[in-house]
Parts: sequence; structure tokens; C-alpha cells
Amino acid sequence: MYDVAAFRNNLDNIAARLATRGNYHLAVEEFRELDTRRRTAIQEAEELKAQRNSQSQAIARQRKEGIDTAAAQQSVRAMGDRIAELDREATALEDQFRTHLANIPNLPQESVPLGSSADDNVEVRRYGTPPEFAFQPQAHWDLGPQLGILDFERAAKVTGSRFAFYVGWGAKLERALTSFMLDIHTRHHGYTEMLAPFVVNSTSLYGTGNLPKFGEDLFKLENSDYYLIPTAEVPVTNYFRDETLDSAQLPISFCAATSCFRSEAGSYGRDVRGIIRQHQFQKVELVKFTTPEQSYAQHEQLTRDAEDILERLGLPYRTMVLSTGDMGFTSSKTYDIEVWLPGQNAYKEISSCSNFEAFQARRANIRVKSPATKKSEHLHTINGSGLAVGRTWVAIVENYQQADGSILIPAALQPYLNTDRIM
RNA sequence: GGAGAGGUGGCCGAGCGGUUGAAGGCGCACGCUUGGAAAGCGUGUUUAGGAGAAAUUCUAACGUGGGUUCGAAUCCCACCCUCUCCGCCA
Repeated sequence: MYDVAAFRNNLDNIAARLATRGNYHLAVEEFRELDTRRRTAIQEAEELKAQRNSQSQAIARQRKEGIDTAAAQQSVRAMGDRIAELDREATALEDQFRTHLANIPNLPQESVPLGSSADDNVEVRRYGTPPEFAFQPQAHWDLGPQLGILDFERAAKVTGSRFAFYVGWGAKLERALTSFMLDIHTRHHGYTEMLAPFVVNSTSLYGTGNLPKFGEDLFKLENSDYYLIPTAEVPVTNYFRDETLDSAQLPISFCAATSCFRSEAGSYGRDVRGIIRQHQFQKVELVKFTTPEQSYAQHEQLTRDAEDILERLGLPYRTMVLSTGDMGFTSSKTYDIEVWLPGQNAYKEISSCSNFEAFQARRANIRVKSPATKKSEHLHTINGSGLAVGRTWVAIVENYQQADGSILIPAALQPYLNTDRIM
């Protein structure tokens, strides 16, 4: 969401920068026309309202003096109909205008590499080297069922496709990873742990930018305005919706482990095997609220905080900065962290760390007030996975698999599992 | 689920249908006063949108949405939320 005045005054410049997103085209002329019509309608309606107000007050005065006001009332009543008509027109145009604005993606930041797709993403860091195996490494969808720690067939019976049961050590490993991540972020990275609602209302989803454009990705609860969260980003970011924070409080950093629910509409053929892409998965999310001045430094820090988890677990990864053509709707700049998965012989996204600048804050109406300037402005929001727990589970199982089919547990995680090996 | 109470500005708290965007108080900011401070006095202190170079000005907002009326924070209807008691429940 853009600031209306700023948007109007920089239309051409904004259109040019949005064009770098690849297939996005901002209909500049359509917008200008809509804006003009909208403003004309508002002007007309308000002018008439001002007249009505002053005439009503005149009636009040005349009544006090005992003057008969029947004629005056008659004429003002006629204005009412016209005002209602103009109001309907103005609100219709206003709605159209807002919808238009709400569907425009965020501006890419200057440092984002230009490109049209994921092929144009640029690697910025790399950690570790993929393990060498003296045997043919297996994918987790084979290892899991073999070890009896993952059950897809019964999940398909109980629910449907893209669900899984984690069993025994499988469930314990997931829980251990969640605790490990939360502990590292709260003890070493300065985050405050949160346990958030897994269900949110539509206003919250609008605030983070999931609605109105991406409703089909969500599970909606019947006969209500409630949705299952696709990520903890939604409840945690909306925690401060409609509030003004003091700049001295910032940055505020939260981490939250939640289940996440995604309909995955439109991704039918992708990642059908294993637990890479599920309708329900666990994720530890990192969310920061910062001043505009600090936001890019905080974005770098949050990305490092996520990477640190992988380093402590000894998992090889690379970090990519997404090109303008691959970035999400709400983001100004995004780093994807990709972990090495031997089962797929590829790096696979395990975290996505984005700076939204004021895009979400404007939609969710979250401000910061500086005592120095006494002005309030929209703050900046940043978030990233720290990390997707299910995919980390996969990375552990696949990277630490042994010739005998057992899984070694990295030292940092052993205290959480009380074992050094799953077999 | 049943019964009741209530939702007004940063906060507390008034508000006979007609200069109430909203009394009064607190808080906050600036100024006067003071050796300095407190007290005191004065001024100011919401947001969104429209017009304007600006000063300024207009419109809207008293939970939300409708309605009645020349005119609604005040009357009517529906809904939402909070609190208390009962029931149920992890």
C-alpha cells in the first residue's frame, strides 16, 4: 500500500520502478483518470454538505427567534437526496481507488538486482560444502518411512494429500528443532518469544498483504471471518496494528513458532513427494519492527540470525538476493536462504527474509513517534523464517544419513533429543 | 449457550436532538513567572480525505453498519467487541 499523495506525485517514477518486477504493468492513465473522478466526486459532495450544515444551523437560529422554518426545511430536505446520491458515487470511486492501490506490489529497493525470474537471483553468501557420500544418498521420503518416523499413507487416509504423520523420533526431532531455534533466537539474537493465535481475521490478512490478492492461498473457516494463518508473520505483525510506538522502543524483535496452513492452490505438480510442500507445517518466524533509518541494517541482521541456525546445525547453505522479477508482492528486498538437500541434489529454500519498508505498516496502520521530531510516521516491518522447521528436519535427515540408514544428530541438537543417532 | 452491564479524544470522565471535534480533570508541549524548581497563569495538544504555494479552510469520524430528522455522540434497528454472574470445558 502506498501513501496516496506520494503515489500521485510520483506516478511515472513508480511505474518505471514497478516495471522492473517483470510482468507487472502499472496502468498509469487509468489510475490518473480514476483519481481525478474520485476527487471531483468528493469535492461536489463536500461542497453540498457544507451548504447543508450551514443552512441547518440557520434553521436552529431562526427557531430560537420563533421564525417559521418550514420552507427552509423543505429546501434542505431536497439537498439530502442529492447528497446521498453524490456520496454513493464518491464512496464507490473511493473503494475502486483503494482496491486499485491495494493490488499494487511494493517498490523494489535500489540494491535489488534487476531480473525477470529466479534465474536472475544473485548469490551473496555460501556456507559449508555439500557432504560426500560413499553410497547413494536417499531422499527423506524414502528414509522417513524406512525408519518409521514419517507416515504419508495413513495421513492421506486420515486427511488427504500433502499431510504427514511424524512418528516417534520423527516427532521428537521436529519438536527438538523448534525448541532449539527458539532458544537460540531468544538467548543469542535478542528476540522475544511469542505464542500467537493460529487463526486470524481478514483485517489482519489485509494488513500483511495476504488479502485481497491472495485469498486463494488461504484456508478460510466456514461461516466466519476467520482464516488459518499461512505464517506467524500475520498475527505477529498485526500485534501492533493501529498503534503508535515510541521510537525509543525500536527495534522490537519477536520470534514465534506456529503451525502454518496453506492451500497450495496452483502448485499441484510441485514438490509432490515428501514434506517439502505441505498444507500444514511448523515454522519459527522472526519479525522486527524498526524505524525507517534502521530497517536495512536490521534486515541484514535478521538474515544472519536465520543463517546462524543452519551454521550451528552444520548444514550447508547459500543465500540469494532475489531479483526484481522473483520478489514477493509485499517485499522491497528479499534474501532467500537455501539449504543443501542431498536427496534432491540441490539447494532448496528454507527461509525467506524480507524488508517490507512501510508497505505493511501503512496497510496495518502501525506508526512510530519520535520525541525529537514529534512527528509520527509509519514504521518498517521485516520478517523471515528462522527457520522452516519441516524443511530443516528434511535437511538433517538427508545430510546426516549414514550408509546403514541411520541418521546422526548434530552436536548442537543432541541435548534436545538425548541421543546422537536415530536408527 | 443463558442473564446482566458497558463501548466517547493519549488516559480518566461529562454529555436536555441544534456553534459539542466534543465540558471538566490528568498527562504532554511551548511560553510567562523564578536564582533554580514546584506551584500558579497563558497558549497549544486526534486522525483521514478534499481545496490552497502557504497561512488557512472544508468534509468525515464519539465500537461498526444502516435508519429517522432540516440537523444525531445523543432517538430506532442490526451486528461486533469488552466485562460480571450462571452453565459447559482443556
